[in-house]
Amino acid sequence: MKYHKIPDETIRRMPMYLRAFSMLKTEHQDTISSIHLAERLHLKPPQIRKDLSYFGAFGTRGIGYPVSSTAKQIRSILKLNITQKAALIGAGRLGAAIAEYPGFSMFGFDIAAIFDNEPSKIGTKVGKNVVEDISKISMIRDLDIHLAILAVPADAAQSVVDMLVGCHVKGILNLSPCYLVVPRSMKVVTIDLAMELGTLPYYM
Amino acid sequence: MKYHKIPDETIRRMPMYLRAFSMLKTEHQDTISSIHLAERLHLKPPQIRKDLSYFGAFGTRGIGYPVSSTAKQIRSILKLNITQKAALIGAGRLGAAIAEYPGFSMFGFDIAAIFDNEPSKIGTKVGKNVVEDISKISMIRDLDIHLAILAVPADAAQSVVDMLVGCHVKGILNLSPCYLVVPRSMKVVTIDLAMELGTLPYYM
DNA sequence: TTATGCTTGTGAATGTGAACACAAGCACGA
DNA sequence: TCGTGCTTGTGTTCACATTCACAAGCATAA
Ligand SMILES: NC(=O)c1ccc[n+]([C@@H]2O[C@H](COP(=O)([O-])OP(=O)(O)OC[C@H]3O[C@@H](n4cnc5c(N)ncnc54)[C@H](O)[C@@H]3O)[C@@H](O)[C@H]2O)c1
Ligand SMILES: NC(=O)c1ccc[n+]([C@@H]2O[C@H](COP(=O)([O-])OP(=O)(O)OC[C@H]3O[C@@H](n4cnc5c(N)ncnc54)[C@H](O)[C@@H]3O)[C@@H](O)[C@H]2O)c1
Repeated sequence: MKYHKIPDETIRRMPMYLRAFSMLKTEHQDTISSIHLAERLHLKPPQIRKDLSYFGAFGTRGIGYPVSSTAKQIRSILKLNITQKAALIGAGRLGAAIAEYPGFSMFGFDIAAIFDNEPSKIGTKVGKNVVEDISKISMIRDLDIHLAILAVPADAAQSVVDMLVGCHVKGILNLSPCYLVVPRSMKVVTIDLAMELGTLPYYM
Repeated sequence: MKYHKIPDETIRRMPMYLRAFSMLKTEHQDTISSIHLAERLHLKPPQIRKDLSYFGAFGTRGIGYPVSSTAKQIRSILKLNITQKAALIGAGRLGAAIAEYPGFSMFGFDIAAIFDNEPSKIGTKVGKNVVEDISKISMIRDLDIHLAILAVPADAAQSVVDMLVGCHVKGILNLSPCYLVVPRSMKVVTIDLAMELGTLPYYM
């Protein structure tokens, strides 16, 4: 096959497939067809088949996809087969919720360090980590962390990002309602909850 | 003009424009061109012009868009010109962060009720609200609330949604990693933070 | 060994959204 | 009053994503 470029939208759906296959595994189902998977995920079957086919032929014709080995393949495509360490910047309300959320580990994420600039927070324990002073941010480089979750106020976000660039961070999940300037080598995903909520009244 | 259908992607960007225009207003700028707005938002100018033009001709040629009146127009398009009441279901870690977050009010949202099923939480104050027992969920209908923010565990989400349908809720912001079955009249936006984070390692 | 039924993998077609390029047109100054 | 410069609004083109439709092909059973 000669797939030149894998659509971004396909990448966005891959973690969704990974979660679905993981759940199927705990349900002791050892095979799933694109039809049944599509029902679970509210997608169309050809979408799933095409998405997976960008990375190889994982299924068996007449049967479907083998749950266990396909899960392993997706995990390895997404580089989630190895534990991915992430740093959390901002131990506020949202930051604390994230630090204490067990759901990241099912994707193989490990929140390995937390930073804040509020003296009263530094040294306290949030989740399993002790909050470090933001001035120690170069720990991120020393600990070989390449992902960051940004939960600081919007007006502090860009200055933190500039520091993260120096720490060799490659990917940022940004929860502040703002647009970050980063080098091309860095990938940013911004989620603005208020903005998402803002679309809903339009439809009613 | 004969615009038959307004793209969903345009609707998704409208709250972004609203926030930008609101900020410009506090900066006492009374006019902005699509070029400068595009720089701020990391979009291309024609995108902004086309998006806004779906709803009318708000700008002045040679000058740009009048900040104050365009903000008002967008607010009214999104139905954010009137206070939108929302109910929060699930006063856990994420729910509490949301309840205490002041950023929703700039869009005109008001979290008017909070529900949980954990006895120890019922009656306590979270943000400005007292947590109500989930069995009182019909309050939502009585208070004329049409929006809900769902921050309960994934396995409880569908059962809560079924109740919300009976309360005449029209829109849901779902933070659980699951796919909700709702009547066609209801709009759901699901945000799965772990899934978004899950895409990042792929790009590095 | 061969027929049967089902599901995959994939080129081609369709649909949707982004970007371009330029005519239209307002403001401002001469 | 008229020309100049700048930016909007939009028909059209282009790029990307989804869906279709079917040949390819494995498993199972006769
Ligand atoms: N809480 C929500 O529901 C919610 C919803 C949508 C968006 N957000 C966004 O998420 C971000 C965090 O929200 P929150 O509610 O947790 O706010 P918060 O104020 O509770 O927490 C922010 C934390 O960041 C720390 N901080 C500030 N500047 C810093 C810096 N330069 N370096 C390191 N740490 C710094 C603060 O000390 C604080 O602990 C904000 O940008 C907010 O707009 C939050
Ligand atoms: N915390 C995070 O960072 C995070 C990240 C991604 C997704 N999520 C998702 O958000 C949701 C909430 O997460 P959380 O961290 O706040 O969990 P949490 O356990 O802290 O809070 C959940 C709350 O919901 C309440 N609840 C449970 N069943 C209920 C029911 N039937 N009716 C009413 N209330 C009920 C619980 O009593 C609890 O207070 C979960 O689905 C989680 O997967 C959370």
